[in-house]
Amino acid sequence: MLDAAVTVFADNGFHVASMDEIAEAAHISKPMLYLYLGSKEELFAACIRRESARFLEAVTAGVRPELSPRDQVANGVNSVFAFAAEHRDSWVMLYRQARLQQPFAQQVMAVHQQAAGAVSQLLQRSAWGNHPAEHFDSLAVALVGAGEALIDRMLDQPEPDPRATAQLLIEFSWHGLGGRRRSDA
Amino acid sequence: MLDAAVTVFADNGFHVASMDEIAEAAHISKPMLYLYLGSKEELFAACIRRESARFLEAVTAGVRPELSPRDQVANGVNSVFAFAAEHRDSWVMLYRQARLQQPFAQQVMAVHQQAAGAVSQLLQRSAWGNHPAEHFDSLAVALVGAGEALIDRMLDQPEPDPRATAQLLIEFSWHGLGGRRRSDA
Amino acid sequence: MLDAAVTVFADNGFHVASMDEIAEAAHISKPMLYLYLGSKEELFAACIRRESARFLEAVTAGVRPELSPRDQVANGVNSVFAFAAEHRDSWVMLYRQARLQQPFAQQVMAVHQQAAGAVSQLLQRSAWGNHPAEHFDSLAVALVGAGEALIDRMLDQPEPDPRATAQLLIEFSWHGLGGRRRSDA
Amino acid sequence: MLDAAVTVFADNGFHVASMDEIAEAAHISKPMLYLYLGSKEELFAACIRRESARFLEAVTAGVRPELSPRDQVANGVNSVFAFAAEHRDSWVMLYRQARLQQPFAQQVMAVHQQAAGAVSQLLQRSAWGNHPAEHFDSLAVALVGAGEALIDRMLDQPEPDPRATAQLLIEFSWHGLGGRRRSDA
DNA sequence: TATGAATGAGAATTCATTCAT
DNA sequence: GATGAATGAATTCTCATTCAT
Repeated sequence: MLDAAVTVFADNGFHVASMDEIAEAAHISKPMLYLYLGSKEELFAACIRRESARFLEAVTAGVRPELSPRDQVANGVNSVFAFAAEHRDSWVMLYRQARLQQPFAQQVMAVHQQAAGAVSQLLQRSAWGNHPAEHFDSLAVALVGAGEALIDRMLDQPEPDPRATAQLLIEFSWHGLGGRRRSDA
Repeated sequence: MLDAAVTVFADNGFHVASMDEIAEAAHISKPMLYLYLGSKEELFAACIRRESARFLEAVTAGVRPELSPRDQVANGVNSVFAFAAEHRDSWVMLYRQARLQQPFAQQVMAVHQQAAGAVSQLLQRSAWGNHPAEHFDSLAVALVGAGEALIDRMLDQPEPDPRATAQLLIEFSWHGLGGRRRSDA
Repeated sequence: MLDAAVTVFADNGFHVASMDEIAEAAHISKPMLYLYLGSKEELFAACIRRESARFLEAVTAGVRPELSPRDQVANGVNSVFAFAAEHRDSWVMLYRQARLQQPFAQQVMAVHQQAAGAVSQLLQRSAWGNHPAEHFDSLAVALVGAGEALIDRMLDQPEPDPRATAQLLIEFSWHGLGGRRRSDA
Repeated sequence: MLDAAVTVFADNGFHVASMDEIAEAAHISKPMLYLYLGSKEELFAACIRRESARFLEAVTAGVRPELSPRDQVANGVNSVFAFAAEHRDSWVMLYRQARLQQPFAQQVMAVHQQAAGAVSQLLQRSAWGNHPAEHFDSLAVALVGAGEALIDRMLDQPEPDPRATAQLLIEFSWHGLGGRRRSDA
C-alpha cells in the first residue's frame, strides 16, 4: 500500500499527487488510505520513514568496519548506487521530491546528513596532511552531490549500471580529473 | 514583476505559491498578472526563461577562450558560484523548484545540460590519455553535481563565500581527495 | 445497548455522535448495531421511544387520582424533576437533542404535549372563574417551560436537588412572584 | 448575506445546513461565503453575533428606567415577544439551534444570562419580604423558561399575537395560577 | 452470531481564472 | 489600463452503511 504511494509521489511530487490517484494505484478506496495512514501528510511522512529506513539498511548492510576507510567509502558508494538502481521510486521520492517539501525536508535531510557525516569521518581518517574537520565536511558534501548527480543521470538510462557509475565516482573522487594541468606537462 | 514571482516561487515552490501572493508581492492586481503573463504556468515558464538567460549571461560573460581549458573551467565555476551567491532566489527557483516541476524540468535541464556539455568539452581538451567522450560527460555531471551541492550548502550559510567554495571544488576536481591511499605512504 | 446510544447522543447530539462511537460505547461492533437497529435514524428513534416510555412511566407511576388537582400537579412536577435528576442522559437526549432534530421532534413533542395536556386539564379543574380551555393550555405551556428551564439549570449543578427545585416551581406557579405590586402595599 | 445564513441555520441547524445550501440561498457562490466569512464556524458565529446584537438592541430600546420594576419587566417581556414574532428566524436560530451547538452555546448563553440577570434584579427590587438573591435568580430562570415555551408555541401559530401572549405570561408571573387552592375556598 | 475490512456519497475548503466596471 | 468581485473545478477528509468471513 505504501508502495503505490511511493510510486505516485515519486512520479508527481507531493502536491500533484492526489489521494484519489494514490488510492487507485493501491487498488483500495480512499477511506482505507485514511483509515490506515491518517492524512496525506502522514502518508507522505510514512513513505519517507519507510524508504529512509530501507535506504539506511541497504547502505548499512554493506559496511565492513575492518576495511580501510577508502574501501569503506567505496563500499558505501556502491551500496547507494545499487539501492538507487534497484529502488528507483524510493530514491526519486526521497531525493527529488521529499527534500523540497517544506514540512518533510528535515526528515530526509537528517538521514542525508547522517550519511554525509559518516563520509566526512571516513575521509578524515583516510587523508594526509592537516585540514580542519570542516574541510572534510565540504569534501563529503561535494562527493555526495556528485554521487546524486550521477545517480540522477543513471536513472534516466535504459539499463543503469550502478557498479560502473559508482566506480567512476570513486576514481574521480580519489584522483580528480587528473593530477596535473596539461600545461604542466 | 517577474522579480516578485521569482522570489515567491523560490520561497514556496510552484504549487504552494499562489497567484494572490505573487500579485501582492508584485504590487499589482491579479488581472494584471493574467493580462501580462497569461497563466500560472506561463508565468513560471517566463520566470525560468528570464532567470536562465541571466544565468547563462553571467556565466558566459566570464568566458575567456584564450585561457587554458582548466582555467576556463575554473572561471566558469567561479562565475556560477558568484551568480548563485548574488542571485539566491534565481538559483533556488531554477535548481530547487523548477527542476522538479514536471512540465518545466525540461526547460531548466536544457540550460543545465548545455553548461555540462561545455564543461565536458573543456575537460576533454584538458585531459591526458584516452577516454571516450562519454567519460568526460560523466565527469562533467559529477563535477556539476558536486558544485550544486556545495552551492546549496553555501546558500544556507549567513555569509556565503563563493570564491572560497569554488576554490574548494576546483581543487577537489583536479586532485581528488588525495592521490594516494594512506596505506600507500 | 440503547443505554450507550442514549449517553452518546445526549453528550454529542445526533449529528456529532458517530456510529463508531456508539458501537464502541456499547462494546459491540457496528454491524451488530445495524443488525439490531437498522440505521442511525432508527437507532435514534428507538432511543427516543424507550426514553419517552421510561419518562411517561416514571411520571404516570406517581399519579394519585384521588388527590386534589393541585396536589396531582405537584406530584407530577416532583416526578418529572426526580426523573430528570436521576436520568440525566435521558432527559438531555429527549429535551435538548431530540426536540430539535427535525425528523424526530414530532416524536418527542407528542409526549411533551400529552404531558402538557394533562397539566392543562388539571389546572382547569383546579381553577376558579371562567376561562376558555385554551387559556389553561397556555398556562400549562408556561408552567412546563418554566419547569424545563429550572431542570436545565438544576442539571448543571454539582448536587441537583429535585425536590427543592420542584417546590420552587410549584410555589411560583400557584402564587406567582407575589400577588401585589410593591406600590400596592 | 447573513440573512440567508440565519434562515438556513434556523431551518436546519448547524450540521444539517450545508455551505452549498447557504450559498444558494444567498444567491452567491460558495467561495464568496468563504471570502467574506472565513469558515462555516465563523459564519455561524457571525450570525449569532449579529442576531444577538439585534435582540439586545430590541430589548434594550424598550427599557424605561423611570418605570416601576414590575412595569419594566412587563416592558421587557413585551419586547422579547415582539422580537421573536417579528424575527422568527433570529429567534429560532439563537434559542433553538445555537444554544446546543457546543462551541457556540457559550456565546448565546452569555446574552441569555445577561437578560436573566436583569430580570432577577428587577424581581428583587419589586419584591416583598426577605429572600436570598439566589431565590430571584431561580424565579428569573423560571420566568424566562416560561416565556421561551410560550414563544415557541406562539411561533407555531399562523398569526402570532405577541402582546396577548406576553400579557398572559405577565399575569401568570405576578399572580400565579390563582392565589388559593380550590380546596381553600 | 459476530466482525474486520471496505466503500459510495457528500461536506468543507481552496485556487486559478475571469467578468463588470 | 486597472481592479474588486465572483466562480467552476478540484481536493482533502469523514461517515453511514455493507460485505466476506
